[in-house]
Amino acid sequence: MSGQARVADETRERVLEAASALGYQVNMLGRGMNRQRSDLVGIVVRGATDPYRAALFEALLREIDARGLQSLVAEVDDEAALDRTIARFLQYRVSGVLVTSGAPPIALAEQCARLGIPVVALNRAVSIPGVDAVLSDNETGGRLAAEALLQAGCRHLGFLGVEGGTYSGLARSAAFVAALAPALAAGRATFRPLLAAGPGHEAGAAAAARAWDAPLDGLFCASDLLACGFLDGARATGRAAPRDVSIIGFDDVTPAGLAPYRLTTIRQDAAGLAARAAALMLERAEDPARPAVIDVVPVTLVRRETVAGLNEVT
Amino acid sequence: MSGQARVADETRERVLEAASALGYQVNMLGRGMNRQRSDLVGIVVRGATDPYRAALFEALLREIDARGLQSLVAEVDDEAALDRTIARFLQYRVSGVLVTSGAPPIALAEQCARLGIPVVALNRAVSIPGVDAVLSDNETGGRLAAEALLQAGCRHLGFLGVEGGTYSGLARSAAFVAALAPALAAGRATFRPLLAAGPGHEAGAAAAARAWDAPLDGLFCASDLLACGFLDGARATGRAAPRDVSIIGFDDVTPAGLAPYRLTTIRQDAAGLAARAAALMLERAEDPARPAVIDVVPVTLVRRETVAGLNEVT
DNA sequence: ATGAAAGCGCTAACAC
DNA sequence: GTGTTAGCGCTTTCAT
Repeated sequence: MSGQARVADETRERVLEAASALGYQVNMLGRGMNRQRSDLVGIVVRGATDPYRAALFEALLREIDARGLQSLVAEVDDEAALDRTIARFLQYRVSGVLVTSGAPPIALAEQCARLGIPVVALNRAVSIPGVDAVLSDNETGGRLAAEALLQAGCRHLGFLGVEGGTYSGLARSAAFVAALAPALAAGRATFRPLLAAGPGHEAGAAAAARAWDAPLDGLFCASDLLACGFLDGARATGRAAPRDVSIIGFDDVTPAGLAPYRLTTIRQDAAGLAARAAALMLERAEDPARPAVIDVVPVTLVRRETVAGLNEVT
Repeated sequence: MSGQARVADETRERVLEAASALGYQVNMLGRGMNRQRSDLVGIVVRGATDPYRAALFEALLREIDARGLQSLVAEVDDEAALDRTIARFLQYRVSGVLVTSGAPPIALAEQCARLGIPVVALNRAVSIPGVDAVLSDNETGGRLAAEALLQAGCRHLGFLGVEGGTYSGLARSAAFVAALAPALAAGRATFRPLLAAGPGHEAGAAAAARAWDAPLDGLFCASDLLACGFLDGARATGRAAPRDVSIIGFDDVTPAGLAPYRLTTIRQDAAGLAARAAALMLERAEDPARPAVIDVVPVTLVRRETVAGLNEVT
């Protein structure tokens, strides 16, 4: 059944025929047992309901499937659950683990590395030797947002992030401010950070309610969810985009493109991330001793109506 | 390791301690091999990006995990892929298969049944002996929608479904019309079906563009996605809900509750569906010969602004 | 080109 | 209460 046996073609054909006639299915448990590894890949997801996460998750499933592997998945709420989950994956002798949530606890990651099991983190900074990572180009994303807002004539810029801060949010914010630096230094612009209490629409809307105590005409948001929430919150105060404030989100999730929002945003390439993650996983499986790799996947600016004057191609 | 061995407590403790000190992890492949079954449950999903599907999917993951089982998942595009997928699941000797997409091909389902592997279909009509199903109460959903629209004073009703029709859509439509029957017979109302070219927002919006050639003041949609699309499409023609037309959706997905839509809808209980599905699966595992069960999970009317005059509790 | 045998890690059954 | 053994289904290796 392994496809590697040295038998006459005719014999092979006869046995395969018989097998299919009998409805025989290889027992992957037995194969895995014998080969000391399974074709199983563990995927750790968190908040799979969030539209961007769902898209990334789906891309991972497709990618795994396309490579003839089988996904083992676990949704995880907190770090403790992550521990249990990875341990469980280990019990199934997965040939790799893809983590889309939280930084993998160092101990577990090291254990995986020691066992020769590749771990790849998605959209997370990790500095664990032997753990690869693939992330969207937050730097370019932040810069594109800054350039677009400046080009649209905004002078009072803000960044809406989540209280406490996520890795991605911080990276985007830092890149945004860095790209703004010359304008700030020249006194051609101001910048202030805004904080939402959570990552969701509600929190974005709440932030919009109290955003007007100082001038604000250009806002870059850590995610589309926050941006759409802010937009709705702003509308509740009678404001509109881009009339009163230009807004740029991040992710390019489906709802952001729909009629009520038409949000200008930075698109993440979920399929690209997934493909790179799978590739890194397999490469490390071949060469476990290789130094850790951090792969950056390009992002693109999607021009829509929440920023004025962007329709000409730059 | 099985937890069933008859040993002195002290001995057990010592070996467990040693095991954890060594970082030992049971090999579930070996256990599965020996026990002739694994703790693996196969989940078949389709279109996991759709917000309702994503919610159901997440509920299933949680449910499986809560019961100490491990999810094996595959996203599936077409019926052929379903075939391959279920075959693959069989190879891993899953102890059950949960299908959220398409009717499981009879042949495969029968093969599972013969192998004693429970198959549960979610939100699908199945009439395969030995295959259980759990679905939302589309009948009550349709009736609640009809009652709400009539109570709101609508006289020219419509149902927006998807061309070709899905099982759920047809069931909802039929129940809606059935509940309308008395009013129709008495000449107090009219009804007409509307067809969207696809299941998504775009298709709903397109349907709204050509909905006004005949009177329409109350619309029940097969899904929230369609309803929101229709709403946006209607707005593009200068119409609004509930001013010009009352609208009720189905699913209660997150975006439907947000400011731009505030859609009155029928809420499906994803967690309830997942819990029942898991329960049915385990029950059948115990008694494979049991006749097929179809479990119906209650739905509730969520009153929001797209239907007027509903805020008093009925 | 084929057959035979060993062994992957585990657990249930049986002997002590 | 504990030690031993057989065997789950598979693949790889060695012998024919």
